[in-house]
Amino acid sequence: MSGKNPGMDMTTLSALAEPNRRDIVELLCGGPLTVGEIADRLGLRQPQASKHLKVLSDNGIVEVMAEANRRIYKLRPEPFQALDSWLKSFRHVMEGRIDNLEDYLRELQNQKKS
Amino acid sequence: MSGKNPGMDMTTLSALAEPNRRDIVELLCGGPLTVGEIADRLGLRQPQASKHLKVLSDNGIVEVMAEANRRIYKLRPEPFQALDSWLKSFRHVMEGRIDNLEDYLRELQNQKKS
DNA sequence: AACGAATATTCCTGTCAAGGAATATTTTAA
DNA sequence: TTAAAATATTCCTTGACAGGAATATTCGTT
Repeated sequence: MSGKNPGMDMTTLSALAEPNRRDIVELLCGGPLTVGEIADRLGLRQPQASKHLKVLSDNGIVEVMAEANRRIYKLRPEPFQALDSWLKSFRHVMEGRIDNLEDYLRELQNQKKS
Repeated sequence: MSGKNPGMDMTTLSALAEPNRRDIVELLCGGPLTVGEIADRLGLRQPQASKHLKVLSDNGIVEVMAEANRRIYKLRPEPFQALDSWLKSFRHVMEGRIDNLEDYLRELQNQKKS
């Protein structure tokens, strides 16, 4: 159980941790957009938009499609599926599992006596 | 649809973006642990373990319980539920939705003529 | 009260990432 | 071929953050 989620690239979290990138991702949720539109709607300068999109692209979160002058970016499903799969590891925690806290306390007591 | 996920504190992602903190979280998945054990099992120095745990605690990802000399940390379900809920916003993307790319291209064409 | 174990905190330093501004690149149109 | 639009890239500066080392704090034990 060393690599619990082989398909889950953990850098996905880092990429999504940046607020502007999260905004971009949520915006792209509504469908593919060009760099210019993304920058406009989010109040970003074009270079920063490009930079953030590059990070997202490097992480496989978005993909590009060249259309003449423009670059159309859109979301890729895989990272979100992987993230969802990773989250499932915590499902038993989320379900309010009765944790074995008392067992653990007993453990601590035993250690003390050794 | 301004605040898409009111319960979702987005700083959760930042907290989980750090590798050691992710390790801590996955370790705590197996049940509550003291600082010392966390540090031991992950090969961290105690101060760094404490610091990371503080970040996780500030973000509501873990909670502490004082037991004599030790502090027992354990996961809190809420952030994971919120994260899961946020991910659901992307479910249609994750399902490999047929995006309206052609519609968008048509839009771009129309703009060009105006 | 004093000591030791477990944990938290502080200070310092280096690294890295994000924004700003300018510029390079690519493509279309004239 | 030149100009203009759309996008990418570079350089620079600054702020945030993680680790290291030392120290403070808290609690039980004797």
